[in-house]
Amino acid sequence: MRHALPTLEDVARRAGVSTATVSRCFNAPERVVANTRDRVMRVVQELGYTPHFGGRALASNRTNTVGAIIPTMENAIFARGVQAFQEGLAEEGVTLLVASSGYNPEQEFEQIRTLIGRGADGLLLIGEARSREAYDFLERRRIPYIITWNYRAGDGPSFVGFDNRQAARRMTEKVLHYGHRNLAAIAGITSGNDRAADRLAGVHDALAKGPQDARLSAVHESPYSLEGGAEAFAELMRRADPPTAVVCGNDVLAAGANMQARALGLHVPQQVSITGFDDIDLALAVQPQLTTVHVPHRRMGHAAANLLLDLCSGKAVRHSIQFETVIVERGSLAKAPES
Amino acid sequence: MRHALPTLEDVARRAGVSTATVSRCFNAPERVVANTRDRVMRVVQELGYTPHFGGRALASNRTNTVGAIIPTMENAIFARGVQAFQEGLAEEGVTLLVASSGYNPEQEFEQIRTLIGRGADGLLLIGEARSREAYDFLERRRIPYIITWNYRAGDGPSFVGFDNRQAARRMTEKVLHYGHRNLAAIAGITSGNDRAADRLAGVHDALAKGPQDARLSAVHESPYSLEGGAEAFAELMRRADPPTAVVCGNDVLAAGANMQARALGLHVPQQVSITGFDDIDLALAVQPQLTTVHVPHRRMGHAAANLLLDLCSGKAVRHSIQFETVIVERGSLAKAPES
DNA sequence: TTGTAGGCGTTATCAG
DNA sequence: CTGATAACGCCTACAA
Repeated sequence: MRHALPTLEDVARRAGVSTATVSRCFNAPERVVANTRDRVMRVVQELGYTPHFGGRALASNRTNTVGAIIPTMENAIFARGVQAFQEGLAEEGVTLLVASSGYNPEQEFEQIRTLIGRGADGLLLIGEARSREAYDFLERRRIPYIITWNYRAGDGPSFVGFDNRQAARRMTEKVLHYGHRNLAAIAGITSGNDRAADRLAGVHDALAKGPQDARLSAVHESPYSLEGGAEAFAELMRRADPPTAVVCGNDVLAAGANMQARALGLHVPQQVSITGFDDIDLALAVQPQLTTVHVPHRRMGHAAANLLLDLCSGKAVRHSIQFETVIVERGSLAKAPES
Repeated sequence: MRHALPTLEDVARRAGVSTATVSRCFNAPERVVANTRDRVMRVVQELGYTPHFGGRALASNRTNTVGAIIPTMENAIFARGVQAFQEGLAEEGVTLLVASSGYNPEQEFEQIRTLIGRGADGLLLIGEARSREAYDFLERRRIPYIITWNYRAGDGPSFVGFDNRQAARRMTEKVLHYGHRNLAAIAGITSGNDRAADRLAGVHDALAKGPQDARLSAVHESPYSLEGGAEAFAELMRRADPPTAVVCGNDVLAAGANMQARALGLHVPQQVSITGFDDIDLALAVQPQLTTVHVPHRRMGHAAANLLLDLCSGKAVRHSIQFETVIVERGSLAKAPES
């Protein structure tokens, strides 16, 4: 399939030096006199030579590559954080490989193997919900990895993230504070998704400790899509006792709910309040703009990059970093309508 | 840095077979008797063995990997197409590596080298704007590659895309058809971005052949962001002769413009019309929903996967595939206000 | 059906 | 400062 590419040896021969010297030109240029180096580099240009990654990985046993496995690229939930992560890596000359798991733990495990097989020096993983087997695999190979988009205290893996449960609890408390007593939730699919599960748990937490007459009258789980949010919202409002506030598992669901509200002729927030989570751009683009939980994606991604790199180089031992989230109030949440 | 991983040899020894047999278990399982294979696979599990990518690439000279270099992951413009591309590859057991270029041709070239160096069997590239050098590099190595998100007739590289210029022209014609005579455009940054440039050219095309009194009173180039669209729109409306319709280079810009319109107290489409391009989810989430150019991202991504795979395996020769776009009319474009 | 052995492109050690 | 050479882990004829 692949045609013959120039090799180190081709370059060496043509430049009249040994392969070792050519190799040095790439890996330790200061150890080659300028004269020789120039000659070699000229040949490299002529031939369009690029080092063969496989050979390199084999001989040096490192790749300067880390992998990230995100649930999906289909919406922008992870975009900003991953972008920042990549930028952080790039500062140290490390390449990022991105794979997606489709929210499927088995597929994620498959991707973990693939990435490791490809020589990733470390891994960025989203959330902590994966099989014991997957963790064992990682541990056995001593692959440095970081779990992000979530945080949990204790000495397990390295978390670089935030407390989804607490954030959702606070958001829900805020909703209660606005006087809502009949709430509903549109959660992400909680199975195999700890962030979604934690966020939903946070909603329950708030209600458990909230006013006696407050209740969560319905919970819908839906894939993270506009359409999913819209359908779930329609269902919710069809009920005998429609909620006055709908707490959504993320901004995409909230935007979908908001879209559906308009289609149903319902005014947000006058008739129904809607809240989101993540604070992605979408939250600003819709009308009313979403009251949501702001997550410091960029800082988180950057911190994850630094920690992972330090873990790989042994400059740091396993530890976690927690980020705080903050509720940003915009137009989609308001006082409960008089009943 | 990396601790000793189990090798083929470790597995072989422990299973009491030769390395060749273990290798076969992975690459041609049917050539190993079930009994032996089970024993080997058990050991593989025990040891958590994964084939070393470098060794494999070195020995077999292929990687079952293709790379894609997209301008950015920060917004969802490329998400759906790339996702479909990946799914198409996965059907054939091929892994996708994604890198991003930040809309910077030099960085893109860097990523091309990286991906090729890593043994990518083929490449998916967005648009055709890149240096002669980059093309030479690709050609010299005979790396199959496909250019997508754009289409151009003739026998250059393989295009799997659509005609941005024509689509933008049609959209602009539609705007003119609605009676608008003072248009403005918010384009993406056209430098180093042929799609953005083509779309803008299409707008000019329509005006050149449009009614005598129609004019493009202003053009703003802006990065593809909500904020960029918003700022450009504000600028445009500050002018002495604000346009009655703003043609945007994509949905993100249009959503930003729409957001700003609301902030300025301008009604869309009663006072200003806004059009988008791409038809991503965002176009549905905003109010009014965007009249935009629908691009068949999923079909395009899937077709790109198939063609690239065929190119890699030699089952196809270089050719192009053109997709049609269609204007989807929603609420953001309406008749020009009476003047 | 399974084993043996050579080679893939690079790096690293050790001499010169 | 440069060269020779032995790994690195795997695949694949070829042999048995």
